[in-house]
Parts: sequence; C-alpha cells; structure tokens
Amino acid sequence: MASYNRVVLMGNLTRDIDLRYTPGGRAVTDIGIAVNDRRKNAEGEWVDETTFVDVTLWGRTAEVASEYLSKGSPIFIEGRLKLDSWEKDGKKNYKLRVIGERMQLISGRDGSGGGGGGRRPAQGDASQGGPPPQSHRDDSGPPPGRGDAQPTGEGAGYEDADIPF
Amino acid sequence: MASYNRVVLMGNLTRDIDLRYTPGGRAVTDIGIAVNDRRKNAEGEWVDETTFVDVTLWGRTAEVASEYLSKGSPIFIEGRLKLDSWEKDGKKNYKLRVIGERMQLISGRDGSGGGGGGRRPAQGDASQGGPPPQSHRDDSGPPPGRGDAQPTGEGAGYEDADIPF
Amino acid sequence: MASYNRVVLMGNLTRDIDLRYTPGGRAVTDIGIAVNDRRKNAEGEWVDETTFVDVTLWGRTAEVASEYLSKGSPIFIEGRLKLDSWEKDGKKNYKLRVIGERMQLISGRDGSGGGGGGRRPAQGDASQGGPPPQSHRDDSGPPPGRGDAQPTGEGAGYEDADIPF
Amino acid sequence: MASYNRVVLMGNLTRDIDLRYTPGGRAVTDIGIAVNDRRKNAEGEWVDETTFVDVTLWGRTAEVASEYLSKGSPIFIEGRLKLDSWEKDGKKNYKLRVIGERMQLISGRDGSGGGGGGRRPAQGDASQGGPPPQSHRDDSGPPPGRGDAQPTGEGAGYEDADIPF
DNA sequence: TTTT
DNA sequence: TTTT
Repeated sequence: MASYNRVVLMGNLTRDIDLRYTPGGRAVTDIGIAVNDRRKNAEGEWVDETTFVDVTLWGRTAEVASEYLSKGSPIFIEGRLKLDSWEKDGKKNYKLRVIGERMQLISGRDGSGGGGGGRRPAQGDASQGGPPPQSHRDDSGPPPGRGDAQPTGEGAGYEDADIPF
Repeated sequence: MASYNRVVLMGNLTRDIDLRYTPGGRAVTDIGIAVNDRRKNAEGEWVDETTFVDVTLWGRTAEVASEYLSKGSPIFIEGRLKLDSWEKDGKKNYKLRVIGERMQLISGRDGSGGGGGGRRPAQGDASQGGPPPQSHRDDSGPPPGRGDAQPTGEGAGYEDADIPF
Repeated sequence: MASYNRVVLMGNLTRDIDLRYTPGGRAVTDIGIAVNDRRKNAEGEWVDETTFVDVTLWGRTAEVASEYLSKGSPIFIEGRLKLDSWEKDGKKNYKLRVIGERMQLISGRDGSGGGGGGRRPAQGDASQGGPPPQSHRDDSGPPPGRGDAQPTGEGAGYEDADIPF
Repeated sequence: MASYNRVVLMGNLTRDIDLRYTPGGRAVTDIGIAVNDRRKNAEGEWVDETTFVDVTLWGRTAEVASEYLSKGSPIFIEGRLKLDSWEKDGKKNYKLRVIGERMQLISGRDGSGGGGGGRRPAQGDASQGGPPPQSHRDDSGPPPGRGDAQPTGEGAGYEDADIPF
C-alpha cells in the first residue's frame, strides 16, 4: 500500500547536545526542539502553542549538530515519524519521536547560531574533506533511514552529459 | 524566532472512525493511521517499519472521514505535530500526536477506499453545497490562526474543555 | 481524484522587493529566491546547484516581506506550484512558479536578516494590531479555498485582471 | 547559507511514459503530472485550478513508473525543484521542473492504478530481488539527487541493538 | 524534562 | 490498542 512519512520542523534546541556513540562507533544523539506557533483559540484570542519534540540524529549529522549547536540554537530538520516502544514493569510503552534525516543550521538573531561557545558559521561542516555539502545527512552507516545515505552512488563508466539537467 | 511544523502522512486506518461532537457542536475524531515503510537495518536486511500515529481531525474534515473511511482505508494527511499533555496520579504525561489540517481520500486497491460498507467514492464530499473542494479542511471554526483547521474553533459560547488538547 | 501540491523552500532573495497593489488594493509581489544546494555529479565531484524560483506573495505576507527583506535576505516559504500561462505573438507561453502561502523570516549571518538597510528583526510583523503571529499568511482576502492565502482574493468590486495568474 | 528545496505532488499522469536510457545505461523519463485543485476566486466562486508539472525520474524509479503507470494513472512524488536552462537562437531559456526523488504508486478509482493495460498492483516493484521497498527511489547511479541513493550504507561489524529504535 |  |  502506498505510504509516506515526512516531518519538517524549524525551532530551537531545548537543551545542549549530548553526543553518544554506539558500540559500533556510530554517532547518535537525541536533541530536543521547541517549535513555537501562535494561533487563535476558540475565543479568537492569540495563544502561543509550543510543541516540544525529540529528534534523533545519526552519524555525521549528529556530530555536526553537537559541534555547532547548543541550547537555544535555531535548527531546521527534515525527517520522519518513528514509534519508539519498550517494556517497563511488564507493560508496553510507546513514544512518538522524529528521526532527523536532514539538518540545516540556521544562524540565530545574533548571528551566532545559538547559545554556546566556539565559532559558529551559519552553515558549517568541519571535517568532511572536500567541499562541504550544504545540508547534513547521516552518511556514516547502516540503519540509515530511507535515504540518509549521501548521494555517492556511482555507476561504472557512466556518462550522461547529454541530459540537460 | 522562525518556526515551522509540518507533517505529511500516507497510510491506512487502524480502526473504524468514532465521530464525536464537542458541547459546542463541533465534530472531532481521533483516527489511527499505520504508515508502512521498508528500510534496511544494520545488517543490510530489509525490515518492515510500521509507524502508528494518532491524528486528530476537526469539523468538516472529521465528518467526511467518518462518512467515507473505515478500518483499513488508505488516507493522506497534511498537518502538524502537537504535544498533548495531561496529569494523572499527580504526574505529568505527554503524548505527541498529529493534528490533521488537510485530508485526501485515496481509493484503495479495490477502488472502494477501504473496508467498510456503503458507497465510497475515491474522493467525496457529501454536503458542502456547491462544488466540493477536492481536499478537506475544517473551515467551520473561528478566525484560523495560521489559516487552517482550528483545533479549538467554535463560535460564541463554545466550550470544549473536555477535549484534552 | 486525490491531489496535493506542496512546495517548501529556504534560500535567499535575488533582488529587492517591489511591492505593488491590485486595483482592488490588494498587495502583491513577485520575489526571487535562490536555493543553493551541493550535490555530487556523474563524476562524483561536488557541484553547486542553484535553483532560482519566482515566488508570488499576496496581501499581508507581501507587505511584511517588503518591509523586512531585501536582496540577499534569507527566507523560508511554504506554498504551492502554479502554472502561469499567457499568450504572446499568438503563441501560448507557460511558466511554473510558486505561490507563497506562508513565510518565515530567518535572521541572516549577521543577525540582520539580509542585505538592505532599516531595522530588521529576526521575525517581525509591524502592524498587525495585537500579538503578531509568528508566521505570515495573507489573510486579507475572501473565503480561502484551502484555508490559505488566496491569490485572487478581494472583497466586493475587486479586480486584478492585470495580474497574470 | 541554509537552504531547502522540497516538492510533494499527488496527481495524475497526463501522458504515457516514454522511457529512455542515457549512453551510460541509466534510465530516465520525463513524466507529466496534472494536479487538480479547487479553490475560491475573487468572487468567492469555486474554480478549478490545474497545475501541469513535468517531473524527471531517474534509474529504477523511472523504470518502475514506466512499467506500472500510464496516462491517467494517479501518482505521488516527492522531489525538488530544478531550473533547467538552455540556449536557443542565441537566447537563454529557462524552465522550472521537478526532479522526482521518491515515488509512490497509488491505485486508482477502479483499483487499476490508471489507464493503460497490464497488471497493476497498487504498489509494485518487479525486479528488485529480495523484498521490494515500498517506495521507489532511483538507486542505480550517479547524479542522484540529494538522497536518491538507496539506504544501502553499511558499516563494518556494526551493531547497535542497544539503541531502542 | 523544555527553547526564542 | 493496531493497518495493508
């Protein structure tokens, strides 16, 4: 059956980033994002609605986030919903979260990109080796989502210069 | 600060639709959607990942859904994430859900649009009066905040405090 | 038949904003956005790909944009594709553009939100009267079709036949 | 600078699919999609607005489309805007199009998935070898878009079973 | 458990 | 608590 699962969020980090590594050496982190909205309620008054979302980042994306962002930093995420489930006291628990598949750093009000220290380019990728891609995708490994993989595919002696795009 | 909150889902209903009305007469329903995906895991094997999401529909959208859809029906939703919170046993609980702002009916494999009985046009809107719009938005409420289905909208002496979001 | 049409863009203005008004007094502007991407080409080299898109903004959204943005300003847009068509020399012409339905101002590297002069809050709305919404939608028009910025909306004796879309 | 470029479309094919191959053996096709919308105009009347968009599909996605779809078939596409440019009579021409990065087949009203003949599963992928993914991405080669690549990445002896998602 |  |  046809299916699609897409989430796009822009907001601010609710906490500093805690980068971890799997036993296999894969970086991972769960960031908290606050997305602020203002909408009218039943009485026609403007009310603030803030949505707090946990977003999991993997691989290079997680590393870049931890390097450049801190509590308060603006961030842009494209990803998908994921239902996390676990057992506790013999009872099943569920939590909906977001797996971030692409990230964009957005410079903040003061041009610093957030709260913490260190240099903070609006858009940066420190250690990619070669021209940094302008968005960050986790490309270091396996359980990549639906397309986390960097577009590095290459056929053999491929050539399609005749195709004008 | 800049913010954005968008969810787009395509999947199948996990249960029949239970349409309710707020004291103010506004239709509302919580539908369950299963979104199936297939992706590679750490070992490089294809694994199925199904995400179950609760989506709240309001107003005309809720009514159209309950009229045309049933367990198993394919559905397409555009909406936003919303953090539902409540207290229980003196402890705060949180649940992330989706507020559906636009809906598209998608005819199913057999052209029936789902499981249940009754007629089931691929795309229908029974009682709009005039040419039916091809997508369904709840527009019965008050001045929409962002231009879309107000979750809490209702005229005058509206009251829906019993609806926990 | 089910249909959906959604575009989300983040980039920088390619020119200053030229705000116009329809005979009916509705604000409108066509902004140019450059979206930069970096991707691998056939030879596996990183190449820059910039997409230049014309985006039409209406009403309050157009006014806010012209007030706060100028050439170079970063901007975030949610909207839809629209096929513009006109005749010239007896021949039909077509151009795909984007109708912006929501806008987010994003402060730039230096926190100024862009190139031009004037104050430039990261997120501003000067004259809304009451708490400013945090995103800008054109809501000055008539019953919105899908709940958002109507491209052609205007009350009574409205007339904007001079605007070719 | 932060950038993002995303298009999501659902509509019907305006013509049969003409599959071609690059000299390098990479499949490619330009499909036409009609996206129907109904919205209110200045006078508050419902008017139909159809947007015709050309979408380029590459690799496996192109092949699956040509195998299962024909004129009239419903289709769902996620992709990005791309500005095509060329010279003619010493004059530069530009055309905005969409590069399809993901495709979903959607069964049509009669369950056939569209107009043409042949079997037509709601969702099919004939020759993937192994469990077919439920969405189609071009994974055969190079100029893949920003994530066309199938998530096939694999680290060495990777293992992250301790990560609960 | 929260950010601007 | 789950759908195809």
